Formats: sequence, C-alpha cells, structure tokens
Amino acid sequence: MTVCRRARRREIVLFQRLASCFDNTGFCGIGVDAIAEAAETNKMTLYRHFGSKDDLICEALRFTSEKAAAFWDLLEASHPNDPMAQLQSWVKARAQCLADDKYGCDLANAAVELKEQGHPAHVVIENFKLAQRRRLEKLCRDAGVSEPELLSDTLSMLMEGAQVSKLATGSEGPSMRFMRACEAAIASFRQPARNTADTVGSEA
Amino acid sequence: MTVCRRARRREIVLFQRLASCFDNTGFCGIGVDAIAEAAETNKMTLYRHFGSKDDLICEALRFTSEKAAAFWDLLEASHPNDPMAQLQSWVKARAQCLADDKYGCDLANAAVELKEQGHPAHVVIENFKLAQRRRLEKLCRDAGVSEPELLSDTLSMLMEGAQVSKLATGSEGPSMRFMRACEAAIASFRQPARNTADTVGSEA
DNA sequence: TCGAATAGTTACCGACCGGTCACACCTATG
DNA sequence: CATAGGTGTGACCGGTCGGTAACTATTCGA
Repeated sequence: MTVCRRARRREIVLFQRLASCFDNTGFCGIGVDAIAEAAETNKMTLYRHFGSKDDLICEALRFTSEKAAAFWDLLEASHPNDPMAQLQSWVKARAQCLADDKYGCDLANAAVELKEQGHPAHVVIENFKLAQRRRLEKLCRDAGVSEPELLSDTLSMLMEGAQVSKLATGSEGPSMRFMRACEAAIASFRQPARNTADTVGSEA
Repeated sequence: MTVCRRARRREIVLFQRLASCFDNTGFCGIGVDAIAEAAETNKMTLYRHFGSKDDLICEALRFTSEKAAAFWDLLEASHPNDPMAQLQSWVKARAQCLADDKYGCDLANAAVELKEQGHPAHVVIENFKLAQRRRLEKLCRDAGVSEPELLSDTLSMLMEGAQVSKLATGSEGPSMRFMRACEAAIASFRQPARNTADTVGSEA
C-alpha cells in the first residue's frame, strides 16, 4: 500500500507537468520522447505508469478535468446563495482564462484533434463537457432567467467559440468581445420572457 | 502557358478531392501516402504540384476559403437589398452546415491543430476568418441592429463554438440550440439600444 | 502525328515514431 | 543495513514518416 501511494504521488507530479505539455504541439504533433522531456522524466518511466500514449493522453485530460471541477466548487463558495452573481463571476473567470491561456481548453482542443471515432479520450471529453453544461444550466436556472437551457448553451458556445476564434484570428478577433457578448446574452434573458425568437420570422 | 493551364486544371481536381481528406484524420494524423490515395493519385504527383506537405495543406485551405467566399455572393444575391433577410439566411445556412458536416470548418480545425507559431497556414486561416468577420459585420450594420460589431462577433463565436461543441459532445450538446441562440441574439439587438450590459452590474 | 509536358510506378533515403528490453542506480521503509 | 520498489539510461525493434531519384506510360497541344 505504501508503494502504491508512492507511485500515485509520482503520477500526480507527472500530470501537473504534463498538463501544459500538449498546448504548443497538440497531441499528434508531439512524440513520447518529447513528452517525457516536458515531464522532466524519461520514456520508460512514462510507460511504466501508462499503457500507451493514448492512455497517457486520456489520463492527462482526466486530471485536467478534475482540476476544472474544483473551479466550480470555488465559484459556488465565492457567492453563496447568489446564483446571478455566480453566473457573472463565471463570465469573468472565463474571460480571464481566455486572456491568460494562450491555447484554449485542452479538452476542447483534444476533441478537435482526436476526432477519429473510438479514441479513448472521447468519453473523457464528453463526460467533462456534459458535466460543465449541467452545472452551467443549473446556475442559469437558479439565477431565474427566462430560458435557462438556451442561455446556458449560448454561453457554452460563446466560450468555446471565443477560444477557437482566438486561435484563428488572435486576441483582436471576435473573442475580444466575449465578455460583452456574455453580458448581453444574460441581460437579454433577464427580462420576463418575450424577446427570444418571436421577432425573427423563421418557421420550422 | 497552355501547359500552365493544364497543370492548373489538374490542381483544381486535386483540391476538390483533397477538400474532405483531412476531415477524418486531421492534418498531422495523415501521411502523404494516404493523402495521395484520397486524392486518387500518387505521392510523386503531389510533390510535383506542392513543395511540401505544409504547402499542400495551405493550398487546400486556400481553395476551401475561396469556395466559402462564393457562398457570400450567393447569400447577397438571394435577398437583394434586404440585409436582415440575408442575416437570417446566414443563420439558416450555418445551421445547415452544422447539421451536414460531420467535422466543422476545416480552417477552424486547422487553427486548433496547427498552433505551432509560424506555420504557413496561419496567414491563410487568419485572412479567411477576418474576411468572414468583415462581411458579417457589414451585414449586421446594414441590417440596422443596435450594436453591429457586438452582434457580429457574437454570431461568429456562436458559430465556431457550435462546431467544436458538436465535436466534443455530439449533436445533442449545446450546438443543438445554435439556431435559437442566434435568433435570440439577433432579436435582442433589434430593439433600439438599451438592453446590452446595463442590467448586469459589472464594473471595469 | 510528333514532341514535350505531365502522370504513374517502384524503390529508396534518413529520421523519427511508439514501444520494449536489460541493467545500473537510487531511495524509502522494515 | 539490507532489500524491494521505483527511476534513469541507452540500445534496440519494426514501422511509418516526409521527401527524392530514375524511369516508363500517358496525354495533350502545335
């Protein structure tokens, strides 16, 4: 058991160093040797902890997603019993991430890059994104907006879109208005219920 | 000169076959041999037309972006002198692409995958996305909405976000509400000017 | 129809890929 | 202090990578 704990401790250290390792190169574009170097270790040690490169990627993504889950707990604790303040705090935090992280969410990038069907990372990505969606939707619902599902998905899309847009056109592209777009969306759903799709004449 | 035209014709055929070639595998995940097979030719012919794999990727992206430019002309022709109808038509067309294309915009995917600085594809991607942004913003402005720049960037982010979100969580994720989100955004900017960020109490 | 330009084929290059092996080296714990 | 569990090192495997050479077959324009 003590050995097990020793190994686990080592893995956590590895994960932390691995977290920002795929950012520059992507997942296919980096070799296991380079990964090992970034993790300040060597290839054999990596292969003693993980069955394969794909397995390693999965575990690294899982680690990242668990760290992100902690963010939500922090968010709820920061404004207890004030979901609207939490929602605004979420926007602010996402805008901060957008400004800080040069390359967006690892999970989202992995979804784009590893799109061959059946890649083991897919279930990690999907579980993470669905969990995020659930929490955001709950937040919107608790905040009492008129259409919580629609607002939640709008904010999700704005967030993902801002990140890929920043990769494509830099920080002076559409992503520069991410925060204002979120605020406008929230504001438009705050008033009772009437201005969603009735003024746009589209059938189906 | 005639030979030049002959070669150019061949290149166009190659491009058309290449267009959907990177969709399944990404750009790093496919070898030149496989690319040649997908283009129904062989590696030597590819290398006689393009200097390198990166060059080939750039040209393929450029071809795709030129095809996309034609879409805008079609859009304007479909509803002459009715920018709001064009805007709604844009939303509908993007929703259709979202439903049809299994993997989103090649240019956006390339931006995510080829994020090493200095990759020659970056200028192609950036030029394309900025051009799209300009046209969308002009459309919003002509449609007479209250904040054309903000609406345009909101729609851009929703579009990019819907695509990556679909890759991450499938068509039942946030992307399922892409069209409604766009319509709500347009609607909220149609009325005079007052509901953008004043109800959300955020300083800075 | 002739000749030049292009396409196809095959084999090949060095480099690197993911992954494994054997073996020496640490280091924490009994 | 002995030892088992973990780490570091370097060589190695077969396969594939991007890219090229040499040569033949085909096609198209004058």
